[in-house]
Amino acid sequence: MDSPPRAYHHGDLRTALLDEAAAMITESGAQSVTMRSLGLRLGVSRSAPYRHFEDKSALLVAVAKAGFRRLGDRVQAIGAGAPRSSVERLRRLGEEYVRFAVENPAHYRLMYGKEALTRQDLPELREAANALFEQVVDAIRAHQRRGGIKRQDPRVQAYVAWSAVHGLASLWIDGQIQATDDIDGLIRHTTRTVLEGIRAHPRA
Amino acid sequence: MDSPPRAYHHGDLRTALLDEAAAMITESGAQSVTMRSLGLRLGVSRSAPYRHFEDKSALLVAVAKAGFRRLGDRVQAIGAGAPRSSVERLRRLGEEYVRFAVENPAHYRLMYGKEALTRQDLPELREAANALFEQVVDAIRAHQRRGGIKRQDPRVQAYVAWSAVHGLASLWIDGQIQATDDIDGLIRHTTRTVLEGIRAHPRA
DNA sequence: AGTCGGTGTTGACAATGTCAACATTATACG
DNA sequence: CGTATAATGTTGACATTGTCAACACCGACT
Repeated sequence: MDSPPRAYHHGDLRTALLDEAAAMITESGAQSVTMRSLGLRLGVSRSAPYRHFEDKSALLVAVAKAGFRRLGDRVQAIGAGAPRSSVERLRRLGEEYVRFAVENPAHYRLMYGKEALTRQDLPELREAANALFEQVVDAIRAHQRRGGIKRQDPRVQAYVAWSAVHGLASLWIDGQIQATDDIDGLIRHTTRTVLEGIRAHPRA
Repeated sequence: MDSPPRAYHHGDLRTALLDEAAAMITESGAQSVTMRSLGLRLGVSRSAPYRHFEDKSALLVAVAKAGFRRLGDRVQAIGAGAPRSSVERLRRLGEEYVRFAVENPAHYRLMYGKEALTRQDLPELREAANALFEQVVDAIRAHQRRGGIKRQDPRVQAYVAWSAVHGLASLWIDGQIQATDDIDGLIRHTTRTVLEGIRAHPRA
């Protein structure tokens, strides 16, 4: 009876739609999500989703936002975990980030690739991504306080780190990295290299 | 009479299609490219493109490949230029790479994002991307020979470098990097950081 | 009981990718 | 030079899809 519209005819179509869409994305990519097939799989008709989402893009944006929330939680759990060293926490953050992408390729693609999104809800999505980014910035700041790296603009350092992990994730998802390679090793190597680069970098 | 089908009725519809599609992509994104509008803008009918490309995806793949060729040429020009130091060449390579993406966002997105591509021509695309990657590997090898960095697997180091520039380019294109930021400075900073990281990294 | 808004359904429409049948034109070949 | 043949382009048609409008149903509140 408040923000999340509860069950009426169906039970809770809104969340069912989000779940089913996410499942379909995982199974066969964002392209496979169609209003009609969604309805079919949920036992409702094709235009039922329009009672809960303005249009298809809005639905997908909601799914993507849920993805950001999941990833954000995973990242946050690292900070909240056992008080390891700040370097270790940064490493874990990067590794966890890429691992999420590798485990949920289609979902990750939707989050950043904006594959089927054509609305101006996009600011909303960018905001969700931004919240995630701020967690990276915070981790960098903490590391700075511990004296692990140069005290330059943490935001800039965070951009570099984010670029590296996001790039690695994207390349892997798109199959650009030879399948024979050891992705876990590459993930570790990448995060370490960036951390070394940030530590040693002499100029702002 | 050989691989590139010459002008018949139209003049050279095949290349005209590629050019026009690229223009439309630049103007308003890959989504705006439609068989019908393509025909309209070129004064032919909607299904004329089918005489030159198997389907829409094949056409877009061809456009993307042309993009890889352009970017590859730009990168190669750096290697062929004045014999600067190997570090400087690597820096330039990274900077040029991101600059291309920033200047041709929609085209770059098509090349890697596979936005509207649904075929198995994708191996062909991956190959084009791979050729580009090999140029990075070569530049890293050259730098290794000059003693600039540790002599570990150049391929792994190249992946790290590629991830960083590709990630930065993607984030920028997707508007994830605050517009107030100085992108050129960020590009330079990123490439330098990665180079430092590769140099200093102690473990394989 | 009756009203009303929330929810779901069906019918319809436009846009699009694509194929088949047909038309036209360039090129090869006698 | 004239015709056959393949390359190129056109039109008609169809299925899929997103979306809207008109209608139907159902639960809550008076």
